[in-house]
Amino acid sequence: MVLELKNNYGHLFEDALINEILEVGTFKEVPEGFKLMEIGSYIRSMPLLVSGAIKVLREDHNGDELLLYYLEKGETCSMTMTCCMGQTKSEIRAIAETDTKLIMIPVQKMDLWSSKYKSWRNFVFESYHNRLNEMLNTVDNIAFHNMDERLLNYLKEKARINKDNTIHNTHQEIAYELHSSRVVISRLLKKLENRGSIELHRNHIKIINLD
DNA sequence: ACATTAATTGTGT
DNA sequence: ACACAATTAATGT
Repeated sequence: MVLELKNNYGHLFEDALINEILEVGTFKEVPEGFKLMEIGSYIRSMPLLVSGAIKVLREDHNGDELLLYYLEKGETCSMTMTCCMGQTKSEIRAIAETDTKLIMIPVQKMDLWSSKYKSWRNFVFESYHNRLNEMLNTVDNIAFHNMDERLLNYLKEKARINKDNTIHNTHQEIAYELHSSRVVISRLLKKLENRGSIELHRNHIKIINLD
């Protein structure tokens, strides 16, 4: 855990803070698909991503999902922070996109560290900033782009996050995350295949060239 | 190796 | 959006 922490956060945090994290943080490893946070639940600790990726989803009143953004290594969930400070419930759901390693920090430390360590304040601030930008991107996507462009972006992003040019998902799953229907996704994927951008197989999609 | 079944994907209305 | 056909993967014998 020491190495993991230093490699990913060493340049961000001063040594004293690193040591404190090591004292109170617990190391956690979760498999792909693990639900880290559920809508409506309270959160008692905040995660620092060490490796892997986490997807953050919103859900509407019908239980339909929408992918908001991905969290990568070196990042944290800003929802957790808002939520912990205000003692409110989570507005989002977080699921491990790949096998993921994290360090969990008890929330009580957050206040303390914010005043004690400049690097922590910066980190929290930066993190908000990044999440907000990611969100703006997805909002743009939804508001101004058609489904085919959204799908394209989704595939690109997914390939990047997973460092894998093969997407291991069914059309149905993709449809859920983009808040669309399976049939629509299938048809759009088919178009992309005909254009030579991808190869369709059962349970996975191979990316040839998305540009 | 083959047959059966279940799940995913394709297509027309 | 729905219904159904076709295809593929998984499983048991």
